[in-house]
Amino acid sequence: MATTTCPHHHEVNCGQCRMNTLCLPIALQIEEVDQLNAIVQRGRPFQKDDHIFRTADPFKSVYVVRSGSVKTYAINDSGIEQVTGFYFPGEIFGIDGIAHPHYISSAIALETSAICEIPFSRLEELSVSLPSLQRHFFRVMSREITNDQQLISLLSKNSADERIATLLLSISVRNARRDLSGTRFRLPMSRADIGNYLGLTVETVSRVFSRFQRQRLLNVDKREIELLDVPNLQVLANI
Amino acid sequence: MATTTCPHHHEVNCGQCRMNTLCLPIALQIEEVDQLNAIVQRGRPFQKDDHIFRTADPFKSVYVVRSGSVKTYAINDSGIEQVTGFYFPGEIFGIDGIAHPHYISSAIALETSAICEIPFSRLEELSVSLPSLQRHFFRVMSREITNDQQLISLLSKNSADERIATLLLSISVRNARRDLSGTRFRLPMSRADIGNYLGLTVETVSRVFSRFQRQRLLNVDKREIELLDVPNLQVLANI
DNA sequence: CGACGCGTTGAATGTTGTCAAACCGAGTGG
DNA sequence: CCACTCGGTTTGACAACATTCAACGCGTCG
Repeated sequence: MATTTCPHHHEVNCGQCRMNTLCLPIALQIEEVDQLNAIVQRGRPFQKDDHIFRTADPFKSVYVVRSGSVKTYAINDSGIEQVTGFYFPGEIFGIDGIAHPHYISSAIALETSAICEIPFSRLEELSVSLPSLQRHFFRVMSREITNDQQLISLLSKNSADERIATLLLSISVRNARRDLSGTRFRLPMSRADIGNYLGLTVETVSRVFSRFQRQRLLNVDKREIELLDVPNLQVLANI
Repeated sequence: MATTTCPHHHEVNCGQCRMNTLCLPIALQIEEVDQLNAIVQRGRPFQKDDHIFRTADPFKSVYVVRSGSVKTYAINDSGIEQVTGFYFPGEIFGIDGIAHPHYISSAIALETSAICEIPFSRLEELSVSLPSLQRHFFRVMSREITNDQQLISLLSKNSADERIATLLLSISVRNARRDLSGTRFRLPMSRADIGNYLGLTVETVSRVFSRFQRQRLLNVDKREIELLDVPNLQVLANI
């Protein structure tokens, strides 16, 4: 009965997906999970740099990362890219398109990734008969707002050091939630992506990493990170 | 039949409210407006510095500004206030609380203001029978996310000049939407609020205003603003 | 009147950005 | 196999923009 569990295998249903405690409302009954499962579309894995959707695409679905990682970004009025989020397994993205006929951001795989697609019109229909699902999606959207507001505060009030410490700890806890190491991990995104997301230049990001290493807060080797002094990183991140 | 229309009068129903094209979904039928109207609660106007809700309060309702203006703010992990938004007549606030048992931000009147309160549980019930209302609220939440992401981009990528030009133009168009002057208006918020919102110090905000005046982009007298050169302000704001 | 809140202005400081150069590892083609 | 390029990263020197600290102006209110 032990199925081979390739991390990017795309035929896993919601009931057996290891991520389901993250992306599904806890309250859902087994038959309700089946109903949701029936509308979820699972395609072939996306390769690094493949787009899941683009700004101009008609809004159709929201997405959940099952394996790998995704970055979303928007092009602002001056034509400059703004990275708006990094998404790891169990996390939902594409929600920001709901108010518009088209997606307002683009989503791109940072590495080979398996992605679940949830057609939004089907989800709306299903929500009517499953109040707990509707409530769950309100909460997911609301959480997205909360996250954005925390990022706003981070950008508005914190130094480069504090921003980077905060991001590293955020990735750390999100790893831990998936039963991975919270202290050793590989960053799927480039320095440029980090800088773009945090409102810093690549050079500043690089310098802060180097300084953190000199201060024995962490070890860094390209994208491999080992957090050495979480308590002091938390002080920096104001946690 | 001409009723006295005190701007803060609180017995106006949704059907006759001048703001309803802003806060209601266009598609709503007359009898549907009545249904919504029945659940909207209108209290006595809030005075300047009165709280509409506070961070610790249990989440119960979302709110719409009918007259006056409101500022929302959150206290971040380090105990510092972060202004998260300014709201003018027709605009909805309090949405960010949906994912949580309590509000995650606080809302305070910047001047004497009339506020409509929409109990969220009633709204959820009503949404089930009024699909267009449900859709509308998804869109409102989504728009909130969009706004936040634009602010993120502004904070992340733009200079003090650009941030302030953007805010002024935003207030300008929101005024124009309410058939008020888009070029002459009074700011309801302090320099400190503006700086807090835009990630700048009061001194910087003040200096930018002065410089804009020297450059004949606008006239400033305390909180009275007159935009003189909208095209060049738009260039600054990358519009 | 004096205290206070709010806004403005000046001078000095500092964090971050800009520009430039070099490094490193992974591919690629000769 | 080596030289080469290329993208991503690091580091240094310098400049710029925003902050900090300080003082002052102005209106309101006790």
